[in-house]
Amino acid sequence: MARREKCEKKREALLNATLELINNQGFHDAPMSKIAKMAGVSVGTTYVYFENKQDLVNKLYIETKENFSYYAFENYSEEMNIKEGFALVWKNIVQYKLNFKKHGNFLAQCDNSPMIDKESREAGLKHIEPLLKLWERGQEEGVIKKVSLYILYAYSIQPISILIKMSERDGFEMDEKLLNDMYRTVWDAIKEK
Amino acid sequence: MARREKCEKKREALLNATLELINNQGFHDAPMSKIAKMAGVSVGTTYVYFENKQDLVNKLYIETKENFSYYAFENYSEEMNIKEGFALVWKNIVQYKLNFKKHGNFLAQCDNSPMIDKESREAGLKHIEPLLKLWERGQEEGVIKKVSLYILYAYSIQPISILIKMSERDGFEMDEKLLNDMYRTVWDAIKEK
Amino acid sequence: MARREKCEKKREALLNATLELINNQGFHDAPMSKIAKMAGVSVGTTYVYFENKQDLVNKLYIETKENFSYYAFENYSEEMNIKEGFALVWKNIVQYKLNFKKHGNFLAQCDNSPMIDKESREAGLKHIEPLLKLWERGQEEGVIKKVSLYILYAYSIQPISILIKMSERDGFEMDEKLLNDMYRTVWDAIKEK
Amino acid sequence: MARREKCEKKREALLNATLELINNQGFHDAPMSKIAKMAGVSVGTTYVYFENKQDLVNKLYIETKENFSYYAFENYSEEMNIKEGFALVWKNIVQYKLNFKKHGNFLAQCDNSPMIDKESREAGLKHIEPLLKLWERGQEEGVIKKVSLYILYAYSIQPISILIKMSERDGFEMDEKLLNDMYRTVWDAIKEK
DNA sequence: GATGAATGAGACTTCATTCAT
DNA sequence: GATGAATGAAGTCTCATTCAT
Repeated sequence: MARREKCEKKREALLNATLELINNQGFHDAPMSKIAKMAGVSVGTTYVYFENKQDLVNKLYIETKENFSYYAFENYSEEMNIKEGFALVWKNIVQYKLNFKKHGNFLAQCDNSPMIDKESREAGLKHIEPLLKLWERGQEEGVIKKVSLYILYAYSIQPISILIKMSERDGFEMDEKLLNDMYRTVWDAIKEK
Repeated sequence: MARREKCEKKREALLNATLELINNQGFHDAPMSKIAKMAGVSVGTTYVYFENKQDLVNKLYIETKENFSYYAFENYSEEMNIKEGFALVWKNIVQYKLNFKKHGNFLAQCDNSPMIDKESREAGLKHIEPLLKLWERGQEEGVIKKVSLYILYAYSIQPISILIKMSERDGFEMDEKLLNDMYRTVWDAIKEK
Repeated sequence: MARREKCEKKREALLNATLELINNQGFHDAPMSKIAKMAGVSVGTTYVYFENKQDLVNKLYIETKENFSYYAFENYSEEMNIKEGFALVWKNIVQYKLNFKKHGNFLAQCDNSPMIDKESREAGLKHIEPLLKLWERGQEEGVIKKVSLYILYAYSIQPISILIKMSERDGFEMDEKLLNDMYRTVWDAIKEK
Repeated sequence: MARREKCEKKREALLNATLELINNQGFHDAPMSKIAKMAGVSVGTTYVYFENKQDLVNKLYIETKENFSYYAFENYSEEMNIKEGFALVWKNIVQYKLNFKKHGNFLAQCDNSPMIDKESREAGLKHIEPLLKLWERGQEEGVIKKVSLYILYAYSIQPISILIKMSERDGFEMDEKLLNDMYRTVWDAIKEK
C-alpha cells in the first residue's frame, strides 16, 4: 500500500474512533489516549494528523456534514418538480440517518452543545442549500407554504433525527409504515392549502 | 431569614449556576469550582446539597422537566375539545420555551448527549402524558392523524426548540407572525385529512 | 441520669467509635464525621470532648494502655515468687488480649505507626513497670536470664499479640493447648538455664 | 543510559520515596505529591508506573517481602542440620532487619494496619516457607518443640523487629552481646527439652 | 452543651500536549 | 512519521475544623 494511503487510513481511524467515543461517552470522557488506542495508533501520532483535540472534533463535524450533504442530494437535480424533488431529498436524508445512525447522532449532539467552534458550525450550515432553493421555488409556484424557511426546515428535517433516537431508546422499529406516516405528516405540514 | 430558607436559596443558586454554565460552556468546562463560585458558595458546600456532580446535573434535569411540565399544562383540562386543548398546550410550551430559553436549551442539550443518567432521563419522560392522552382521544374522534404518538410528538413539540435555537443563532425574531405560521404548520401536520 | 454521666457516655461512645473505625479502616478513612455518626453525636460535639482528632486518638491510646495495665496486674502483688508472679501477669495479659481483641489490635497498630504523638507514646510506656521489677528481682535470684529487659519484654509479651492476630487472619483457635504451649515456650525462653 | 534503565530508575525512586515517607509520617500524610517530589518526578509520572496509590503501596509491600525472603535464605540449604540451619536463617533475618531498618519498619507497619490489600498480604505470606519446613523436620527429629508453627514463628522472628524498633526509640545499641543473648533466648524457646 | 451547614486546603487522579528517541 | 513517557494544570471530591443558631 502506498505511503499516502497508509496515512489516510490512520486519519480515518482516528476520526472513527472519535465518533464512536463521543457518541458513547460524550465529549468529556473521550480522552485523546482512548481515541488513539481505539484507532490503533499512539497518542503522539494523533498530533501529526490534527492540531489538537478541538481541531479533531471540528474536522470530524465538518466532514460528517459534508458526507451527509452528499447523500442528501444524491440523484437530485434542480429540474425536478417540487413534490418529487422534496420526496427524493427527504427520503435520502431518512436513509442516511438510518444507515449512519452514529453519524446522525453525533451531528445532533454537536448541534445541541457548545462542543463545536462557531466557525466550524457555520461551515456546516451550507449543507442544505439546494433544499432551501427547492422550497423557495415551491413557494413561488404556490405548492409550498409561504412561511419562513426556518420553519420548513424545523418541521421536515429535524423530526427525523428525533424519531430515530426515540426508536433506539424505546426500542421500536422504523418500519415501512412508520416512514410512510412520517412522510405524509411532513408533506401535510409544509404543502400549501 | 430562617435557616431552612437560606439553605433552599443556596441549593437554588447552585442549580442556576449549573444551568448557566452548562448552557454556555457545555458539561465539560462547567467545573464544580466555577459552579460554586457563580453560586456564591464554597466548593465544599456544593457537596452538602448534592452527592456529586452527576447528581447535581441529574437533579437539575429532573426539576427542570417538572417545571416545564407544570407550565405546559397550565389551565388545561381533559374536558377541552381536541383542537382547543392542543392549541392551549402547544402555546403553553412555546411560551415556556420563549420565557425560559436557558432551561429549554439545557433540556435539549441533555436529550442529545450522554450527560444524564438513563434513570433520570426516564424519570423525565412522563412529563407530557396528558398530551399523549389528548392525542389518543383525538385519534378516536377522527380529528388527529392515526399515526404513532412518537410521530406526533416529534412533529409538534421538538421543532419549537429548534426554531428558538436558530432564532438565537441567526438573530431573527420569534414574532407573532412566525408563531402563527408555526401553529398553522403543526396543525396541518397532525390533523386528520 | 445525671448530667455528668450523660457526658461521660458520649465521651465513651466517641472513643469506642474511634477504636472501631481505626481498627477496621485504618487511621486514614476514619474521618471525624464517621466517628461522630457512629457515636451518635454531631461532629461539633466531638470538639467539646476532644481538642482535635489527634487529641482524640492520643487519649484513646493512653486510656487503652491504662486499662491494659490495670488488667495485667490484677491480683498481682510484689510479694509473689518469681515464677508464680510471672505466670499470673502473663496469663492476665493473654486474657486481656483475648477478651479485648479490638483494643489489643489498636495498640499494636499504634505501636507500629507514627499515628501517635511521641509524648503520648512515652506516657504509655510506664504500663508494665511492675513486670520489669519482677524480672529484675528474678535475675538477682538467678531464676530469670540475665539479659536485657528489652529482650525479656520482646520475647514474652509481644508474641501474644502476634499470635492472636494470626489466629484471626488464618482462622485457628487460641485453645487451651495452644495457650499452654505458648506458656511453656515463653518460660523456657526467659528462665535461667 | 538506555530508556529501559531510566524507567527502572524512576520506578525505584518512587518506591523508595514511598517507603521513606510512610515510615516517617505514616500512610496518611504520605501524599502522592510528596512522594513524587521526593522521587524527583512529576505527580503525573507516578501514574505511569503505578495504577494508583494503593497499587504503589501494595507493590512496595510485595517487593520488599520478596527482597526480605531472598536475604533470609541466603546460603541456606535444606540439607543443613536443624540447629545450624536455624542459626543461619535467624542470623540472616537479623542482619536484614539491621541493614534495612526502613524496610523492616515498613513491613511491620503494613502487617499491623489495614494499609495493604488482603490479596497482597497473602501474596507476601509464602516468604518463610523454607523455615517452616525446617521446623517441621526439626520436630520430627525431636530437636524442636512440638508446638504450632505459629508459635515458633511468633517467638523467633517477630521479637527481632520489636527489639530493633525499641533500640531506635530508646537509643540502645544492638551490639554483639545483645544479639548473642537474643539468640540464646530464642533457641531456648523453641528447642525441645 | 449540642448541632450540622459551611469552609477551603489539600488529597487523588486524569488528560491534552510535548519531545527525546 | 511514529512512539509513548513525562508533564503539570486542573478536575472532582473529602475532611478537620469552625461558628451561628
